[in-house]
Amino acid sequence: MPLPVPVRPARKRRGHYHHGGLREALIQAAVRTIDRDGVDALTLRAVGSALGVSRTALYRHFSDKDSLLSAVAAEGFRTLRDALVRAWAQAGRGLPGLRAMGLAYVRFGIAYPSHYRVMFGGYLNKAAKGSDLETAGSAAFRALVDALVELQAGRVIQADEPLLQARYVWATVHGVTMLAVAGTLGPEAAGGEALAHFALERVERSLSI
Amino acid sequence: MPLPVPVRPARKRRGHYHHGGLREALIQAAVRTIDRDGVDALTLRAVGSALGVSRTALYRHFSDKDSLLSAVAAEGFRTLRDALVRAWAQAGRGLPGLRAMGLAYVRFGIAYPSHYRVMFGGYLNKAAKGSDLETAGSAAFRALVDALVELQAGRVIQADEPLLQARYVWATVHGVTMLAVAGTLGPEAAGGEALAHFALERVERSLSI
DNA sequence: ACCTGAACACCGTTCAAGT
DNA sequence: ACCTGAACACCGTTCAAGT
Repeated sequence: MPLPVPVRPARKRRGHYHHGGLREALIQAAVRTIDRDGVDALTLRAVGSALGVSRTALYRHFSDKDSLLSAVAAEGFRTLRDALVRAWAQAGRGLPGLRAMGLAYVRFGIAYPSHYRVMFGGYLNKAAKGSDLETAGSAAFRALVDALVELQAGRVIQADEPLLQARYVWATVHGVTMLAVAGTLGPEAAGGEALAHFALERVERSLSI
Repeated sequence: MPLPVPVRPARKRRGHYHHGGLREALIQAAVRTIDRDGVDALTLRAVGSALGVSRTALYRHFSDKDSLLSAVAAEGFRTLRDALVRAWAQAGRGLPGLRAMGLAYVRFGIAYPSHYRVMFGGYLNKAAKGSDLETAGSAAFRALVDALVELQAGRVIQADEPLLQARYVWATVHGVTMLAVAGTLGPEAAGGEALAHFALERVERSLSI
């Protein structure tokens, strides 16, 4: 006995010509899979079928799997940058702004641990100058540099070499985030929050005039 | 025409019964492969054939590939701990000892980037309390805690909660190491060294009384 | 006990063929 | 241009069989 067929067939996998925006859709599908199941669970077959598309359709937009992951990383750096500049502005700049920025950074990593890991998984290593990934990563970093330069100009923090100073601050929040993400700080996000506050207080003290 | 057969056949892949120490040999072979070619290049077939052993021999000693990688991570934490305590002692303890410890940490990561990445690749996340990996990781961390407690007792640094203080210092050197390993600091190890010095100076200032 | 060889399910990637 | 389906080489893992 045949099952009753709805008059309007539910959205099914038709011939499906995914015209336009497939590239962006592939990245988003990959991000979703990674954030939910981890990087190891990301297969080109899965990301394709999530969009109702063949597993080789992707090769029209990416040269290989690493290229897709690089795009995922770049996407992450853009999201991170947005979070940083928003935190900086909302906290009214100044030292509170720096503190808010640091906290926003750690929270981003805790919220999207797998995504965060891809961002620092070594793709940046091989990213060419001017590539999408390199540009996005640099832009996120520059948000921090700009804030520090402004604080230096206002005589709020020491006038160290801005690049080195920014790297130091970045390394600290990055380290806090990695320890939180790696589960070294216990099961809950609370450990990450507490450590972030402690560390950011120390960073401020170490930079203060 | 048969090839001439040497009287004493050169050491060849015989039946090869790798009795005793295969477990340790497998870990060492994996470490070598990882440090030379990266984690992605590590296949059970390669690690087996590097020892003249079948690719499934490994399952006598490890439940799966992740289990082997956990052992690799544990091995790394033991090596790291040795480097830390040696640096601390050789620098004559005190603040110079703490500085030497931090530098030894960063240098370890730069020297064995792939190995280092495995150590913080998330296996610690799932490691059971009392497991080899958890024990080795805790021991390395305790080397730092012990040093800080000694400095606190000598009134050299602030009497913060030792665990939180240690996590803060760890996060900083870990962050410096990760940025160096990820290639974010430029091509050479010099960037890592310079940042390490800058950061360790700031950490000292932030903890000083 | 420890190891092997064949087999299985799965993966990234290539490529000729379709619209 | 964009997508498909079959094919290839490779992988982790299982398992019956060998010593």
